[in-house]
Amino acid sequence: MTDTRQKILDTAERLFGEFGYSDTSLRHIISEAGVNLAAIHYHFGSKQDLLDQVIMRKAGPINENRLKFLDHFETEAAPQPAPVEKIIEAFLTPLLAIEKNPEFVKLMGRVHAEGLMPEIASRNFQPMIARFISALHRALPDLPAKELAWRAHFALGAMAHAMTLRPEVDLEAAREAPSMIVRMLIAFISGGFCAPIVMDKETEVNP
Amino acid sequence: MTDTRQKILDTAERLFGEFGYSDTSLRHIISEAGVNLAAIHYHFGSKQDLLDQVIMRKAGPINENRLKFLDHFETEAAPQPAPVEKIIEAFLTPLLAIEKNPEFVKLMGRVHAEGLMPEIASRNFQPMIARFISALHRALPDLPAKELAWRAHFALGAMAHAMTLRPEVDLEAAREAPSMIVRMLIAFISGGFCAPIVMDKETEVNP
DNA sequence: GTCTATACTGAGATAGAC
DNA sequence: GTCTATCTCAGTATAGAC
Repeated sequence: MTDTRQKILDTAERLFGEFGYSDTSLRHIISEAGVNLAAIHYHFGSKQDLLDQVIMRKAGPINENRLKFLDHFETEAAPQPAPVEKIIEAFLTPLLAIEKNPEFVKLMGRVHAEGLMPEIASRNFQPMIARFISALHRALPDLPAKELAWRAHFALGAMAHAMTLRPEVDLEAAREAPSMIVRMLIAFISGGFCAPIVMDKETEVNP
Repeated sequence: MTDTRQKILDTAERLFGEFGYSDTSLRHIISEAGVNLAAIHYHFGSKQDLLDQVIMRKAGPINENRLKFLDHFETEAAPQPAPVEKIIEAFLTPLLAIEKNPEFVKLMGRVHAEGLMPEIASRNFQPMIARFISALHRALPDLPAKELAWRAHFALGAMAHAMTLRPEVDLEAAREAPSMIVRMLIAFISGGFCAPIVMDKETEVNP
């Protein structure tokens, strides 16, 4: 029976999102899911592995959508490369379309904020990330590959931080107009990618 | 005697930076500092409060330097407002001048990555942050205050993420040329702040 | 194969003697 | 101020019932 497994995954996703990873005990999860403590370790091995599987269950479809959007924008712009703003939009929209999955965005924000984005997830995301990097490389042919990599790193940080809605920045408005935040984030990150080049061209290494 | 207190602070700073907050037990700290477990709770109250004080001890001078740099750039540009790049540079350089305090940067990166930037620290940073926000407001008079606040939020995320050096982006080069990373980060964040405006002007609220 | 009951180790916190 | 002893709760491991 996979019913127990399912209940654990659903409850864990909800509680991890609500209270964060480290502030959610396994005993809390089992009490709400109505299962036994050892069942978690039987099905998932450890608390960390449970988190991995909670994330992976939802991340697959999101990453597929990201690539679909990217393909769409690239064919739309062909034979020109897709513009930077569209590439960023393709990356952000499938995750941050908050009306569809607010629970999961909250969870991902928490996971990022707690520095838990696990190696397993990181590995599974790698092919998708590589696709976006090469799209950006075509859109910004003069930007050295290394500086592009660093800017992608900065951009991920901005995105992760944006997902953890902080009270300083008008939480109420955020709830009213999530799409506004996404648009502002797209503008900010695109501006960052299009900034003047700092690094010497010579340092470049082709992918 | 404040010797015990001092030894605890020094050891905690080193171990928190090396292993992270949650992976550093109080028992590890006391064994290296040569003090008793209860001494930590006597002097600091809790593990979280210990972290707060470790951060606050070093953050004060850094924030003073930030304001000094900002003043310098503003008088230099007067009567024009200081340019965005200089404002960002004034904010980042005092912390990220890695040659001077690599231990503390590592700690701050860890703290950010673990989502622990405590409310106490956040409160103590508030006046300094407000100074920078108003400087940015003068440099970007057309940008609505709310969008400026969000962009500052995004920028902090990029900075925090940049402090957690990840292996994906050429760790070796990072160690050789930390100032290069700072310059790239300044360019990225400045580009983000100077991006086209998204939000309606009407939503603005004056500080 | 699936699940329950229970025990083990190590964490942060606290009370009270000195 | 400091130390010992102890408490509660966490994640984990295992033995054995169905």
